[in-house]
Amino acid sequence: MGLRLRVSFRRRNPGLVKHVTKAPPLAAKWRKLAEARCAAAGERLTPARLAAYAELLATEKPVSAYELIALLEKRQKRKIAPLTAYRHLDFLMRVGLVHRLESTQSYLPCDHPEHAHESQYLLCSACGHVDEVESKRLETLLLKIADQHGFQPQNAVVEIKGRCASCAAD
Amino acid sequence: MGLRLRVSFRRRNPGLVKHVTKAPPLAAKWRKLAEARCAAAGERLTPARLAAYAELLATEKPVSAYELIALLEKRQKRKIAPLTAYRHLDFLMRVGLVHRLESTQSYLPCDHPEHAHESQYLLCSACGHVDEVESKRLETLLLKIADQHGFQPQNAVVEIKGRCASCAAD
DNA sequence: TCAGCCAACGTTATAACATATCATTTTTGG
DNA sequence: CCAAAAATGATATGTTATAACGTTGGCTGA
Repeated sequence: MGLRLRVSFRRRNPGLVKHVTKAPPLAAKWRKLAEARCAAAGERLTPARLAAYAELLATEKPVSAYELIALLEKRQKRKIAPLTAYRHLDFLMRVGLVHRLESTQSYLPCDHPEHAHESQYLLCSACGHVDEVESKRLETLLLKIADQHGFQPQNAVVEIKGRCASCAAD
Repeated sequence: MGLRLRVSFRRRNPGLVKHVTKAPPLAAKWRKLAEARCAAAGERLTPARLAAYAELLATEKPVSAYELIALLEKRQKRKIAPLTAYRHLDFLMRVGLVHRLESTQSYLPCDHPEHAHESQYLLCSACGHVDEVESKRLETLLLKIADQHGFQPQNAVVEIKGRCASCAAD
C-alpha cells in the first residue's frame, strides 16, 4: 500500500473528469435523452460516456470501435485504450442509445431512441449511410417464422445492403 | 532465377495435391453438389477447397475461420495459414456452398444449395445449432421495405437469435 | 511439346476487432 | 470519514481478416 495522500474536496462539476476536457458539441436534445435513458436504466452518465456518445452523434456514418478511439484521441489529445472505448460502447448499447451493426462491426446512435425497440437497417454500400427503420409487420413475420420452427426468438439482426435513394439516382 | 529442374509428367489424379493427404469422409451427395456448383460457376474444385468444405460439413455447428484452420491442421498434420483458409471460405461462398453468419463471424455449409437463394437463420444461443430457413414472404417484405425508402437492395442479412426447439423444451 | 499465362497456393507480416487481468480513481451511501 | 461499488486506466493478449509477394500447377495454343 504505502503512503497515500488524499486531497478531499467537493467537486464543482460533479462527474467532470479531468481528462475529458473536450467533446463535440452536443445538442440539448441528445443530452436530455441520454440523461433520461440512464435514469430509466439506473445507469450513470459520466463525461467519458457522454463524450463517446457525442462523437458518434457528430459522425454521419457508423463508426468502428477503433475509429471512435481515434476520434476521442484527436479530440482529447491523449491515448485511449481499446477497452475504454468498448466499455463506453457497451454502456451506450445497454441503455439503448447506440446500436451495433453486425455485418460491418460498427456502431451508430439510435435514430428513434424514444422507446425500446428492434430495428432494421438499410446500409448503403456506396456512400456508407445507414438508415434505421422500424417495421412492425417485419417483426411480426420474424416472430411467426421463428414460431413455425418451434424457435423462441430473443432478438433479430436485419441488415439490408444496397444503394440508398440518392446514390441509386446517380 | 538460376537453375530450374522440371519434372514433367501426366498426373494420375489430376488435381490431387501432395499436401492434402487426408480429409473427412464426404458423402457422394455433397461431392457431386460441389462439382455441379463449380461447373456452373466456372470455378475449379481443388482438393484443398474440397477438404475445407468437407470439414465444414463434418461439423455440426458453424465454425470460425480459425476453427477451420485448426481442423485442417489436425487432419493434415501441417500448418495452414489464415489466408489459405480465408481463400477457401471465399471460394465456397462464391459458388454458394457456404454461408457466413455475420453476427457470429462464422461459416456454415448451405442447407439448400440446390438453387441460388437468400436465407435467414435461426441461431440457438444455448446449443449453438443454426437452422437455415427460406421465407419468400419475408424476402418480399424486405424488398417492400427497401422500396418504401427508395433503397435498392442487393442482399439482406437476417439472423434471429434465441433458443431452438429442443433447448427451449428444457 | 513446351512457352507463356493465370489461377491457386504458400509464406510472412500486419491490420482490424475484441477481451482478460489487475491496479487506481471516483462516486455513493452509511 | 470510511467502505463498498462503479468506472476508469494500463498493459497484455486473443481473435478475425487482409496485404504483399513469390512459387506451383495446370491449361492453352503455336
